[in-house]
Amino acid sequence: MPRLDIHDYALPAAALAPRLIGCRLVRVLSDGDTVSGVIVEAEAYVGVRDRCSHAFSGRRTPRNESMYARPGTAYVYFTYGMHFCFNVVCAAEGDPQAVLIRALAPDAGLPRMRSHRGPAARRDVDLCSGPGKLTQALAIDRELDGLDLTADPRLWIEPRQGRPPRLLTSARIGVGDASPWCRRKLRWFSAEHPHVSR
DNA sequence: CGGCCGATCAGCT
DNA sequence: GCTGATCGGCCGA
Repeated sequence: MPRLDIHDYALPAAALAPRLIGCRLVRVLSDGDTVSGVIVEAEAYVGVRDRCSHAFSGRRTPRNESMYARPGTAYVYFTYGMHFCFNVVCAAEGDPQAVLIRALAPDAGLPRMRSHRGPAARRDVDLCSGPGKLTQALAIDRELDGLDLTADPRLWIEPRQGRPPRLLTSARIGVGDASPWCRRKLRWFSAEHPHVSR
């Protein structure tokens, strides 16, 4: 199965996010085992004007440096003292846009995901139904920050197979509501799989 | 250098 | 629905 390449990623975040729904995120673990899931929810962080983005107003630090890298770079950050979140960097190098992957429908390596997630994930639907849950299930942490999704053997995204899924949109989750930016509909999710927000 | 807070989650009410 | 866990990053003094 091919993987998405740099041309696929060289789109504005608000164009890429809906296209990623239905694609498959594949992770090869350090012992060679594979875990994967189909992307069912994603959010766009659309650049330096986006008040909700880590790169708002051109902010650039060691933490978010990957946002300024080539399209197809992974941006993984640590938050709330205990969780990692995985983003796909897009648009153009130097233009810090990214898509946050928020949920997956698990499709391979479910027992392994369960062992990573622990007893909290009782049902399969709970394994990857949130940005912090899916990084835990797929063992994605800061060590993978900055990797090249178009070439790295540990992590990549495969194109959608079959018809485009029916999509719904909403405001982004967890960004507060202080500015109009926070209310923009920059979250997309599969209508068949609306299982992330509580 | 101190203090605040976060692109979250789980467990309890 | 509410809240505690838990800690790195960031900003202001």
